[in-house]
Amino acid sequence: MIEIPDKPMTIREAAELTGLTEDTLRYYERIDLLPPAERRPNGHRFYTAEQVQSIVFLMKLKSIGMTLAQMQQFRKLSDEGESTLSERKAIIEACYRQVNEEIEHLRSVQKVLEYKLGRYDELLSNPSPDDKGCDLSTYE
Amino acid sequence: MIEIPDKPMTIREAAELTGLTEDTLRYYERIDLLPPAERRPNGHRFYTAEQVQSIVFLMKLKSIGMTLAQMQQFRKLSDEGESTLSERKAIIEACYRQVNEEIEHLRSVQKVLEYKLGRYDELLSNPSPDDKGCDLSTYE
DNA sequence: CTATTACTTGGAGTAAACTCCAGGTCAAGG
DNA sequence: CCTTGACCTGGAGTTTACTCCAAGTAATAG
Repeated sequence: MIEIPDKPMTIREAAELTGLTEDTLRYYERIDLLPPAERRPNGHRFYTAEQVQSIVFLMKLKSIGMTLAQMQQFRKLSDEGESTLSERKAIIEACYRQVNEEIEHLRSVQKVLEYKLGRYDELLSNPSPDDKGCDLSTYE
Repeated sequence: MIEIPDKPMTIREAAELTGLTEDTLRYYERIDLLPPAERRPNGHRFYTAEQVQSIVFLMKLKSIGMTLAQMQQFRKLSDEGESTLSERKAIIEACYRQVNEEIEHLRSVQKVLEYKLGRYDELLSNPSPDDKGCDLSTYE
């Protein structure tokens, strides 16, 4: 877990905490994925701890395969407040199920990889003049 | 598991079996991800069961996050034969570990989603005039 | 003989998500 | 007063992975 200081942060600090670049933060604001950041008198953006946390959460959604457009949609629903609660809940539930499916998929591919590693070991311990059917064969 | 007929197939059949489009199969050949397909006397491509299986396997690698460039590299090593066996094994081992990490990551995000779903239920059963801090707050 | 269908090619266009840059502003340090 | 550094804007360019298209060929059906 990353410590998020409880004070207004510069875009540089927000970038470091979220793992994004400053350019990406500005880009996200431009495409309306993030709400317009507040500004200091000199025009520079600043970000509160809450805003940084909300970006961190959105990046978690991104990391499980949500597109920027979907995140945008979700964020807009949050902006609309309470009335969209059940809609947002449905979205997160769908995410949850999709992640389950993805985990199952990854495990199934891992089995194929295990089989392949076994084949490699066979071929390495008992070299054959022709290893066709090893690399590119499937498992099931 | 998909049945792959044991006979030369048209590009249309290969596309159906691999879940790719004909355009994508030709594209993969163009960028040298796939070796040049054999041709019938009229110039049409045909694919053997082995070739289709090898494409299916490459698509499994793709589905766990491998890029076309990485798959290309891997395929070229297979073409070089036995001498690259341990190199290919190392690649598949690295894939395996990365998939493990990805599964762990997905599970960690699932925990965040579970927490969020709990928050939604709280707010739905006990409505508050202000749901700030729900949608966009993080978990950890 | 013509139409249809299944392919072929090379090249251009698209979508998503950045990424980079030129030129400008502003506050602080020497 | 000048420079430096951090930020600003709008716009253009990049990468990845397709996706589509126009024009052409080849075998088959009517």
